[in-house]
Amino acid sequence: MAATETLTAERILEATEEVLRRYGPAKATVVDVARVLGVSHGSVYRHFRTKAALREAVTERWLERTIVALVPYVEAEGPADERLTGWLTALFALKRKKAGGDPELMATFQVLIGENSAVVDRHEEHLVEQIARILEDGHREGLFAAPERDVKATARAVFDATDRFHNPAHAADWSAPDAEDAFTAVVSLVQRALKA
Amino acid sequence: MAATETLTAERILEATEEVLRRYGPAKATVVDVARVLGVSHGSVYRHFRTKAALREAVTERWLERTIVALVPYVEAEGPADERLTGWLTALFALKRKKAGGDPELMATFQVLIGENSAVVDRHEEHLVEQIARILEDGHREGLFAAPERDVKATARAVFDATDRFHNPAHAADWSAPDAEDAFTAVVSLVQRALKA
DNA sequence: GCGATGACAGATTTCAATATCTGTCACTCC
DNA sequence: GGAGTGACAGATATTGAAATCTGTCATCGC
Repeated sequence: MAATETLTAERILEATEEVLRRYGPAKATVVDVARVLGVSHGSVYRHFRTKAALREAVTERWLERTIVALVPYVEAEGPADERLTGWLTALFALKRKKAGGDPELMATFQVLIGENSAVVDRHEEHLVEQIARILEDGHREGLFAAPERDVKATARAVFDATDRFHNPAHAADWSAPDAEDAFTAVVSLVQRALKA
Repeated sequence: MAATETLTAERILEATEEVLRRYGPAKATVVDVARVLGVSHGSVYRHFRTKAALREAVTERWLERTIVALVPYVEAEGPADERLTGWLTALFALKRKKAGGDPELMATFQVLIGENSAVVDRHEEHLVEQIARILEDGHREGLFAAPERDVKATARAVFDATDRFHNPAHAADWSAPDAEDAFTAVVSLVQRALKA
């Protein structure tokens, strides 16, 4: 179907996502992807060297979306402490919505994440950079104390301290009734630590 | 072997641990446990209603050991802030040693933990209580600021913020070269947040 | 010429038959 | 009398043969 369109990496990635969504990470095959696209599986291998590379690219695309969704919170108006809380809240809300809205898709995603730790490491770096930018502004505004070491290390500490509220490994805990309170408590702990 | 000794819950738990250690969580059976003890599997069911109950008891015992090992750090001499750092460091070191020393055993343990979230919840409660005790002392000593809500909530926030360094789900990260630095950074973040 | 194909070898997965395990209970034997 | 047994039914796991998948590449056809 739609065999008239040229076969691009982009179209293959979309089809792969659909197949992963439909069959899950264990049963999604390259043959399935090719079938969705109406081509032979050999054609898929023209764009991606291996099945692993294809899955990695999907993972990357997926994570990239989170980064993009958070940009507005990095560039928001207002004092840096509020922006930090806004950013952390947005990240938690985003992850929680995904996990709660489609638990199966989340499970699929978690498998992909487990397979591609290098991609995840780079993703975490990006998130830490977003925190660091807010922290720098806060320091400039006189809201946050000078970091003990460098801003990046502090940003990483903030990221690690809130890990329980964005790491998919903890997705199961996010539906607990006191998850919101626990999140608020950790954020206010972090805010007190940063305060000038 | 040693069939002369009476069959106690304690002996069954020890045998179960041995079987779990040797065969892993997937292949450890009640029949194996009975074989180690030199009894019929029916006898095991006299002490534990189900295989699940048996595994739960093993998990509980295992977690209890961590609590006991940490008591000296709760009751240590010295200022509360140092005691808190000591306690957190001890917990991280304990977990890291177990994870690094025998990864397979750790994987087994993680499966048990996944099966028995109620037991884990109670365990976390105990750990949070240990933190709360140190926090109370720190408040009395004038080292820690008055908690925004109750001490328990703050203790839980400290526990959550350091999650990445004691939750077995993150065991894989603990061997990274910068794990130690990341831990220190989060602990110093927490300390700044608590400071009076 | 170049993107697409499909047959192929070796690796992995599926499926159904077989074996083992879980949990029960009437029984044994001290 | 009560701890311990082992045969049993239903559930779960193992196994090996057959099917499918991955990745390659000589070939096709536009």
